[in-house]
Amino acid sequence: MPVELTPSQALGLWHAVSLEQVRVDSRDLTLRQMAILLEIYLVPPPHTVRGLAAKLGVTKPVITRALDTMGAAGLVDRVRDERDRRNVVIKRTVEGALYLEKFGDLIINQGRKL
Amino acid sequence: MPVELTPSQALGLWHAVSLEQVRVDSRDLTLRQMAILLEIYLVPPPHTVRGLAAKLGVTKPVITRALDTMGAAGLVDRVRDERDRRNVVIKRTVEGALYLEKFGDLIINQGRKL
DNA sequence: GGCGATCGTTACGCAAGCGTTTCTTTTGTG
DNA sequence: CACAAAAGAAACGCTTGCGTAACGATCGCC
Repeated sequence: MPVELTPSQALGLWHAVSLEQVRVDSRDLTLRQMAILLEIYLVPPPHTVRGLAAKLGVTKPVITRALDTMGAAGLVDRVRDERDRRNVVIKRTVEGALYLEKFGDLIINQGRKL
Repeated sequence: MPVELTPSQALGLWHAVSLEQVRVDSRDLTLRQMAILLEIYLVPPPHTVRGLAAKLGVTKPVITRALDTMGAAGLVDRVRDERDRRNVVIKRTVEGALYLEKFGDLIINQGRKL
């Protein structure tokens, strides 16, 4: 079920959502952090640092740092993989799910207003 | 003409666009910068530092800095207002318009894929 | 003409992100 | 058992953004 948008709608939607998010949330996640967060919550686990780095086309420290920041904010959690203790498995949190749920509502509402 | 999205479509669209943008563009504008850029290009001029600050709910130095950065990238331009020389009028550029046009295409294409 | 208000910028100290490189732990394999 | 490979984190120097506070230029108005 594709979503058909005109150029004006596409940018207008992004505009309205960005604007509202800036006004509402002082956290101001970077685009990279947002991409990581959405990847974790929308794609079936497990997620690893290495996997995310490959998926986004960035280096591993970028992922580590983003997880540090978002972990401190309670949006994600890290657990050592007991089957291969070199790996770290990234876990979702209730707070993170809530955050994205509200963000999704924001998108939906701004979309309706177009 | 509203855009009706399911929660899954809303977050899925944001996910796909963020991901692609991260992979394609090393510039990595912050959400604030993106909101400012879209405001300048989608809302009829004139735009001033003060006006943008009020619209986004941020302080003036935030706007000044964003304009510094995006100006250096050629995405916007600044011109002194000759009618009231205290004001600075923010101008669009060809490069900025092109940048947003490509970004809009990205949104449209990712929307179709949902 | 003086003077308070307004506009945008700059300065300051600080926090956070970056890329590269190095380190630590753990694995698998000869 | 030794040792190279792999995963993630930490260290390093640097750049960029932040909020607050101060600043210079310009205006409106009496």
